[in-house]
Formats: sequence, structure tokens, C-alpha cells
Amino acid sequence: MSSETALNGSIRDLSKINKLIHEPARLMIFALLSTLESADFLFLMRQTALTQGNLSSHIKKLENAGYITVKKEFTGKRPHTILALTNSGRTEFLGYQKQIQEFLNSL
Amino acid sequence: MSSETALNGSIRDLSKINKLIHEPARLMIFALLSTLESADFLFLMRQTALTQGNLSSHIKKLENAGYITVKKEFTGKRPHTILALTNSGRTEFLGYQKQIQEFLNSL
DNA sequence: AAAAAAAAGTTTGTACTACAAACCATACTG
DNA sequence: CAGTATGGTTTGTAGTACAAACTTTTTTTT
Repeated sequence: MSSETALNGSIRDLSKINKLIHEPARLMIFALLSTLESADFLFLMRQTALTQGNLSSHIKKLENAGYITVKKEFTGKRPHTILALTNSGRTEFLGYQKQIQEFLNSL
Repeated sequence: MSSETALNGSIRDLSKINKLIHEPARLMIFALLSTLESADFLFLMRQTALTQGNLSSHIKKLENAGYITVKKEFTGKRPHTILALTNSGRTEFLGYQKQIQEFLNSL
């Protein structure tokens, strides 16, 4: 191995970190969904303290990336949006955790 | 303690994470400066693989925040810019590390 | 039963930010 | 002395996070 690769690997790798996950608001969403397996819009809103508009935007981004699924149901008469991580989302989040943990360990 | 505070503390806290540090390019700069005590512009540029313009912008932000000092010297005839963390910068970076580690531990 | 307010989101407008291209100043080089 | 290299800074732009405003349906008030 070159003299730079091993020690600085985890530092330079940061430039390739998944920014869709790294963003704090979305990191909260990932954290909640990864421990809960599924959650609804209002629950996420309360747990994260994000506004509706902001949460909605982040959800759309994650859905477009294929990281979460969005199911729109009705509970009685009221709409109910259920979010869950996809396999891809779960895998990417685990990879993110690994990368950032390695970074912290390198300090 | 309330039922939410302890478990979700580290999750909701993410919304208050220091974004000046959290940004990947600057995280690289912090990582390098925290282990090296001082470094010059070109060294940082090579280690991080940031472009000159981009690195320059990030440095200015960190300097304005009081997280780093910027000393412009001459080595022989050539300009030489030396960067170092301030106490404040070091403290904030440690706080950041702690917060993100707690987050990872909570998953 | 009409009007008003609430619930559950989505869309739109804006202020900010990361980035590279273009620029600047000085120093070498053929 | 023209051209290129060195060591940066400034400027322009595309993208992003966020909240305000809007939409649609339902519930409550009068």
C-alpha cells in the first residue's frame, strides 16, 4: 500500500460521502426509519421537528433516489402516508454509518 | 426524564449540528488540521483534492467563523499560506465528533 | 346548512452555498 | 522580454434546504 492510502483513505473518502444521506434532516429520517421499519408522515414530522413542507421535500428526494417507499393510504377518512426504507436505502445507510465511523476512528 | 428525551435526543439534536463543520470538504480540513497542528494551503489542497477556488472559499468561511487562523508568509520569494485551528475550532470539532459518535451509537 | 377552521400534505419562491472558471500578482524560463 | 508556472482570490452559476402559501378533504361551529 502507498504511504497515503491507508491513513488518509478515510479522510479523502469524505469527498465521496453520500450527500443524500449526510444532510442532517435526512439523517434524522434515516435514523428513525432504520430503527422503526416503518413510520407515518406525522410521526416523522413530530420526531424530527421539521416543517411539513421541508419534510415533504426531503421525502420526495429520498423516494426519487429509491431509498424509501411512500404508501398513501386512508385511516378511516383521513389520508395517511407510510414511509419505509427500501433495501437499497438500508444498505446505503449502513455504508454511510461505516464510512463515518471509520472517519471518526481515524482521528 | 421524559420518554422522548433520552432515546431520541441524539436524533433530534442532529438538526442543531454545526453545519460549518458537518460539510464534507470542511470536515476533511478539520480532520487534517486537528492531527497536524498546522498545514499550508498546498498541502491541504493535495490531501483533500479540492480545487484552489473551492479550498479558498472554505478557508475563508472557517476563518470568518473564528475556527482557523490564516497566516500569509513568504518562503523565499513564494507566498505561503499557513492554516491552523484556533482553540475555538478545536473545541467545536471535538463537540462535533462527540455528537456524531453519540448519534451512531444510538442506531 | 352554510361558513369557518382543521388536518394532511404538496408546490412554489427565496436565500444560501458549494463549486469551478476566470482572474490576479509575482516569479521563473527559453 | 514573451510566455508559462506558482499560489492563490473573486465571481458566476447551478443546486439545495427551508418555510410560506396553496390544495383538498373533513370536521366543527353557528
